[in-house]
Amino acid sequence: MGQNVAVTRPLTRRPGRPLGGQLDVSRDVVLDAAERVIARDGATASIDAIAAEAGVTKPIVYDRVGSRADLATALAERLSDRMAVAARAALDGRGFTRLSLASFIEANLRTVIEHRDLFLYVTGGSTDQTSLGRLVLAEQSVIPLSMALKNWRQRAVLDPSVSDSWAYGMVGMLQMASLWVIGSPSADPRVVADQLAELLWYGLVGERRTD
Amino acid sequence: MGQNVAVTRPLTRRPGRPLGGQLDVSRDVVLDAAERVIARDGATASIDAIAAEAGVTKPIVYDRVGSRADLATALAERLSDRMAVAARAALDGRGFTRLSLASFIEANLRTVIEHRDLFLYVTGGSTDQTSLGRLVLAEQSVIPLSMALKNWRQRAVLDPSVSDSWAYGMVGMLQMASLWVIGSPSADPRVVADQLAELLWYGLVGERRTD
DNA sequence: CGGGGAAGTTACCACGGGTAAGAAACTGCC
DNA sequence: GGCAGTTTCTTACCCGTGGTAACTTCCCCG
Repeated sequence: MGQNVAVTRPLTRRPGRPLGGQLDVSRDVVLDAAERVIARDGATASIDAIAAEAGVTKPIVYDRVGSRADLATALAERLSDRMAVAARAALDGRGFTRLSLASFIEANLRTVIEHRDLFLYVTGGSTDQTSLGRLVLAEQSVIPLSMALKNWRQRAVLDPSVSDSWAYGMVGMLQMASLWVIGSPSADPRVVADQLAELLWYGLVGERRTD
Repeated sequence: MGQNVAVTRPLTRRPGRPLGGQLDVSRDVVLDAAERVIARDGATASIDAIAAEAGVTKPIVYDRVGSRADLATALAERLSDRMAVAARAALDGRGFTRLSLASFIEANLRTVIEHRDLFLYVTGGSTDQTSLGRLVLAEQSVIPLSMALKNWRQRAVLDPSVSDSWAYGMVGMLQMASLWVIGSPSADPRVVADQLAELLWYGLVGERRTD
């Protein structure tokens, strides 16, 4: 086959639908490829590079995952899921103590360190006032955290109206601490986590003083 | 002058150095223009737009302020200066109390609200692993805050080694809270500030328990 | 057997950051 | 006074990136 083709374009690959039936590239395959590219090339990974890594062309990526912001959102979901898993493993049923708070924070820091560039990709960028990019990852953590806080404070007969502020605040604290730890290898996640726990603990449990 | 010019290009403006002597456009003029454009068009302001607003061309901007990252740094300095001024005005000599902490936080929130898009411009974007963009604004606040914390903890005979973690953490908390407040007009800065102060205060002043 | 829709690919557009090359005006020197 | 060299701008461009339109091929169903 082929010697009757007198063409400018070689046989390598002709446009249109490929011969081997439907392309079997699901959304998750693209997201996996995105993670690989980001881990390899850093947070500046382009959609083209991701498409190439997934073995597809750009419009496929747009069909499967949507715009770049949607991609970031999807990856943020994955990352925040991993953070939640790590945090649960660190807590592991123990009650809410100062130590378990430190473990929680440390698990978060270590997860971010492990997925350094993914974190930077997800939290960085966009400057897009409609989406307010950095809230993407944040809200995935904020919402459950806020609910947990609210439930717990209600049971402890403490004012639950603080839950939103505190959740946003704590997530921001964690994100900035992560960014710092990522950038300065001298910072030990265990120590940092313990220090942040020290800062938060007494306020969290509602220690009161007359001032 | 001009009728001997038989040219394709009209007289409007010829390339090269303009006739009116040296262009008097300092770095600060460009930065002012940048702020105006950002306030008018939002955080997606382009260098071209800034140049146009300043009445110059793009290379002038690059000559006066450097790359886009440098521009963001310069604007971050301005913003953090304003935050410092507002914070000082809010504190105004009173000692370090729970109430003054809340005032400090509220002043920060209000400054960010006032310079909403400038804040978004400065904190948003880049994804550039070399500069770690969001640390630009952060470190301008972190460094003095860390020093203040360290001095104060030393005088109070408390462990001063926490100052870096705490400074980064608190700045992150403030930034995320700002982002949240910016995006949801229902949140009252005064209330949010008070709640965050509540969260931080007891840890800051070194409440101790045996756990 | 043929037409329509599904599923891809190519090629393109717009735009933003950043820079190279060229043009006018000043400067100093002989 | 003329003329090279320098300064200081402008024009015009390059390149990468997000995003999309148009076209091509294949499959299925009547």
